[in-house]
Formats: sequence, structure tokens, C-alpha cells
Amino acid sequence: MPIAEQKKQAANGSGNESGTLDRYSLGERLRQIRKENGWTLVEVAKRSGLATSTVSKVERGLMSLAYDRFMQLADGLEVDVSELFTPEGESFAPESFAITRAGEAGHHETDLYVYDMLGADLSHKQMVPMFGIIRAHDVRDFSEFVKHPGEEFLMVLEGELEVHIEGREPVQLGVHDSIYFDSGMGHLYVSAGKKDTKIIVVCAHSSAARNNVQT
Amino acid sequence: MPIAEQKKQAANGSGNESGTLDRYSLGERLRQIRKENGWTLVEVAKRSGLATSTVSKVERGLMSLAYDRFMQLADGLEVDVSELFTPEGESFAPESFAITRAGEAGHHETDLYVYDMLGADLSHKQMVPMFGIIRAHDVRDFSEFVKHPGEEFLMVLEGELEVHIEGREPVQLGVHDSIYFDSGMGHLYVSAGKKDTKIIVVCAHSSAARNNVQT
DNA sequence: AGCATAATTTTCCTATAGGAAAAAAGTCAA
DNA sequence: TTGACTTTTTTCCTATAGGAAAATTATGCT
Repeated sequence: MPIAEQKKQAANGSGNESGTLDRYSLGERLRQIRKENGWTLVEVAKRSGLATSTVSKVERGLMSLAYDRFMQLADGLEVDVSELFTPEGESFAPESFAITRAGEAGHHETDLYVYDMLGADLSHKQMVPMFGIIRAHDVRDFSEFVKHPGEEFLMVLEGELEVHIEGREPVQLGVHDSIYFDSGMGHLYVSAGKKDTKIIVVCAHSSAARNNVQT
Repeated sequence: MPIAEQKKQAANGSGNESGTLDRYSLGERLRQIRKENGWTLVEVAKRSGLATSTVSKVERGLMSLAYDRFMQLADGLEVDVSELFTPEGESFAPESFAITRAGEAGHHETDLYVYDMLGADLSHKQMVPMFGIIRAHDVRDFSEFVKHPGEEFLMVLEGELEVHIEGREPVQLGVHDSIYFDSGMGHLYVSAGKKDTKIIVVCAHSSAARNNVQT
């Protein structure tokens, strides 16, 4: 079988529905990384402990490396393996930045709280910062705990906050007190004083998000 | 060769210096994931399109899957491939939380700023939240821009802040104004008014940190 | 226990991974 | 252009991946 045909056969599409790459596209990516660093096949082969021919074949999508060899190669190219599986487009755009003026943020309001989404015009960011006003003053205002995979940070700016975390005693937070916790645990905020409490909340969505999801 | 010996041979250590797993440990992990979801080998085989025998062998470290098959298996187990390469210990401990009272935070002080590290007793968290007081009032107080891979969020709590980002015009931020940006860009903060500015900063370290590093 | 059924492991076999070395294809200086 | 050298591709060959199905080992069930 002529080489050219194998290539064509592998090259039907550069990726699939999910975030993964077929071996042909993966090869292109690996070659690109190698070129960027100005390394030759022989150099990478030496660094990774693989045969030169092997590296060449992988880069052209003629071969699909087994798990352990794959790790070796990634090591030789000095790339973190998980990066190879993160498609380019899903990462935060480098050099991007966004300013959100007080009061100009995307507004989200209910009886229980007001949330201003900050930096909302940036997508794929790791953190979701919000400015919030907690109108709820009683846990019974909520029907259930909030929970979402990831981590959450909160600081009280004004007022007194009562943080309820499922299975724990409520915690009182005053001005400039803060809390950091696993947001996978059920949680709720209520204002403790007479006035509504102003807070700043930053969520980080876990990369392991799919872990606990059951479809 | 008896099966038992192959096992022993593969089981010399459960991981290596870097964050990667050998095929034996990887297998254990995969099996664990499968069990957690209550799936049988046959089910996973069907989901992933691999042969039952293959899945069995992989789980016992008798076989090392090629790249494409590996993706299929991960798909069948409904796990993100990159998660498999993130060692257990490096993730944020579930159910953990930490409260930092105002003024009780880990203090870090220089002529130019004061930083209180919040939630400092938690390790491996995705975000690093800080409360800061910017004493610097002139860009020339700094010898160079600060830059670190990842993303940064900042909100002004008190005073007026001037944010300098390398290659851009300085930005003025008033109380409750905020900014979100790629912290890989050089950046600096100086107080714009007479008084020192109080801010809250949250950094998220990029998982793609090694991307730009050249050794 | 003994039988039935489900889950896992082994066997057996072919296709592919992957190394060593030869061949081919650049690259560049004289 | 020719020759010396570097980089990449092909060939050839053995060890392993990986599927189908048989064999074995749970896990009930009456």
C-alpha cells in the first residue's frame, strides 16, 4: 500500500466531536511543537528514548503510540501530557483582559440576591468573579443547597454574612472575613445583620467537573 | 511466563518522578473509576468500543493502550483524558474549607505593598486570593513588570488604582471597578490617589504553565 | 449444595507497534 | 554541480496490541 493513501485515509477530519484529536492531527501538533523548539527527530528521539523512526511515524499519523511510549514522547518534547488533550480553542485567550466598571456588570437579580457578573465579556476564563448582595435573611428562604463542582472564594465587603455548608455548623463572617471551600459541598449564604450583605465571590470550575456527573 | 510474574514486574513502584503513572497504576485507577460508576467490563467495553478482554488487560497492567484506543476508553468511562494524567494528590482535597478572619491572614509586606494571603492553610487550590494595600504611587518604584502564567482578577475596595499592563495604556480603576486579565502579561499596580489603595486580587495558576517555559 | 447467569480472565491468533539500520531527501559550501 | 553531512523516511523484523471466543471464576437463587 502506497504511503500517500494511508495518509489520506487517516486525514478524514482533523478532530472529532469531543475535545480529542485523531492520530493524524495529533501528529501534526507534535511536529509543530518539535519545530517550535527547533529540535530534530534525532534529538527528540534521544530525549524521549524512542527510536527516530517511531517519532517520525507518529508525527505523520502512521502510528499510534501506546500509553507508556506516549508519556515518554511528551516528556521528550517537554510538554505536559494533559495539554495535548486540551484543544487550542478551549483555553483562555492570551493577552486578553477586561475591565468592569462598578455598576456596569451583567446583572442577575432575584428576591434572595443580586449578582453582578464581572469580566463577563471574557470567555473560557478559569475564574468567575461576582459582586453580590445577599437579600436573604433566613435559610428557610432557600429550598435546597447550592452545589457545583469546583472551588469558591468569598469575602464580605459590607455587613454580616452567615455561611451555611451542608453538614456543618453555620459560620458568621464579618467585613473582610473570607472563606475558601470546595463548592461541590452544598452551600448557602444569608445576611446575618439587619442590612443586606455585600460580598465578592469568585468561583473556579474544576477541570475534574465531569467526575461527579452522572448522565 | 506465569501471569503473576508479569504483574510483579510491572508493579515496581506506583508512579515515577514526574506526574505520570506507569501502566500498572494507571490500570488500577481505571478500574477504580469503573467500579465507582458501578459498571462492568462488558458495559465499559460496549461504551468504548473496545473488546472486553482488552479492557480487562489494561486494568491489570498487562497491556498498554495505543493513543487512539486510550481516548476511546476514556470516553467510555466518561472521564476527561487530562484528568487521568493529573495525579490524585495534586487536586484540591474535597470537602475542605478554610476561613480567614480579617487581619488574621498570612502577611506579606514591603515598601510597595501589603498582601494578606487568604485561605492560606489550604493547599493545591486553584485560586490564590489576596487582600492587598498598594503603597506604591509611581510606576518608577518598580524595576520591572510582574508576570506569571495564569489569570488574575482584581477589584478595588478603597481608593483609586492605576493598572499598568505591558504594552498598553494605564487603566484607572475606582472603588468596585474590577479587571480580569492574562497574568502572563507584564503588570503592575500603583495607587492613583493620595491614599493607599485597598484591593482584592485572585490569581489562578494556569495548568498550561509549562507552555511558555524554556529550560 | 447445585444450577443458572453474570463478570472476569485466558487463550489463540492476526494486525500493528516500534526498534535498527538502510535508503532517500534535503542543505550547504566550494 | 558535486560531494560531505544532516535530517527524514522506508524497510524489515520481532514483540506486543488487541479482538473473538472459550475457560474460569464470582454471584446469586431455589
